[in-house]
Amino acid sequence: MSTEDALTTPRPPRTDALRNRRALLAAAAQSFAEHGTDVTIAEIAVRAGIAKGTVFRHFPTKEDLIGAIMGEIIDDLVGTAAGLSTAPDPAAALREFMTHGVERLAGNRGLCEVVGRPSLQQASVRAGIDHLCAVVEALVDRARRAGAIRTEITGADIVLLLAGVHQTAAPVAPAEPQLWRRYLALVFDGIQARDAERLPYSLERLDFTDAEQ
Amino acid sequence: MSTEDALTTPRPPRTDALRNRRALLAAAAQSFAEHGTDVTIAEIAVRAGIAKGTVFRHFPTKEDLIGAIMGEIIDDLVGTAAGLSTAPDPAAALREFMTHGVERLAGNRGLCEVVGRPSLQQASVRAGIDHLCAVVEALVDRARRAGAIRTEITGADIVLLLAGVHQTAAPVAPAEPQLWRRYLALVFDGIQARDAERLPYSLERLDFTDAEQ
DNA sequence: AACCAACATGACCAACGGGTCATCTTGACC
DNA sequence: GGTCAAGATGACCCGTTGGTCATGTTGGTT
Repeated sequence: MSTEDALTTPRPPRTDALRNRRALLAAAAQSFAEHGTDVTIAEIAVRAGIAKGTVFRHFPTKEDLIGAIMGEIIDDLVGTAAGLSTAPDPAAALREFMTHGVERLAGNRGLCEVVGRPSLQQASVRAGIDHLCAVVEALVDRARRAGAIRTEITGADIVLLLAGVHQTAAPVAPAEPQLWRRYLALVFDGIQARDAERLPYSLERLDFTDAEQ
Repeated sequence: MSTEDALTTPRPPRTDALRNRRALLAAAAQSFAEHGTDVTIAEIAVRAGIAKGTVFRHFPTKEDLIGAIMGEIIDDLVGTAAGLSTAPDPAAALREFMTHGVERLAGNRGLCEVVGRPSLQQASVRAGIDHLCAVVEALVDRARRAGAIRTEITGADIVLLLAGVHQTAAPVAPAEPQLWRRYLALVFDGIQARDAERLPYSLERLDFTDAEQ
């Protein structure tokens, strides 16, 4: 290895470090999904079979760990939306995306908490959501052009409604785990409503600026 | 005062105790509304101008304090619903109730947290919500009979949608404080949808049983 | 005005949880 | 198999917070 290389490309991580990192990510993802972002770092470490200190070696703060995991999940959603953007039936595609999205939210407490938080400081999550809005905007645009949905609906609306539909049913989710489908159907009827009057207010871009404190 | 009385009716609270209690309730209500239920007891005590220990004299645990305040707010909502149950236009009455309800949620962070929590252990809140569902059921029934809304909507649906509509817009509330009106309009269009197919699943009674742990 | 139960007070406690660091271990390269 | 930097470890630190309690204070009653 030349001196040049030593300066430019840092030595690749050791195999045990890589194994630990993977175990950590898997454990954290599962923990956040099941119990939300309030799970203890200590708990995650136990689940991953590593020590607490090792967690902080891989991610300087808990926020960073949350950001890494949630960012990836959101990117996944972006992929789903992108895949549906060329489907034959635009309205069905939009609905399928929403179904997929709410399903995802319903199975991941941590994701809801992160998305629902007014001020999310994690850059990866912020960027992911921006990206998501853009891709969904394309989905919406096709459906709108096909005359399948009211014209004033935006991508940002859809993204917000994803979390909204899930949270509507969330309080009774333990007893009625599928109830969100009911409210998704209701909302989708609202989205399609053709003879209704124009919706008040509007939302072009998601702005998570937090005013408090 | 006879021995009889001393045994049956306990001496009424002292005037300073009553004053402190009122100050405490006012401070707690404001604090919970502004910052959610995570505010410190110490903070509330300062705001009320009393010592921390005094808070625990009036309410044995923080949960009890939260329950007392949220219970009252929910009872207020019940009153509003009851008052609207004889209004001339049933559909308008239902919509007005929902507007009022979401408005209330939007102005009270703590209320959202309590209502949105799957397992709420506070008896006063549980009872209040049950009561609310019943009264709203009457509102819904009138609208249904007037042919103004789809037949499968229940009171429990409306109560869940109250929180749901608010939470949909909550992430951007600092930037767009009125956006919930947009989603309320959307949802209400869905509720009215006459030519749509029947909604999947259903909800007769709210069951907050928590399955976890 | 004297008495006392009700009440107020704030120092104190214990549990918790994110984050640190001195010390030990180990994988990679020679 | 020897060397060493990258990595792992867990005891420890510290701020936070719900809750307690011994002690001091006060409103009502006689």
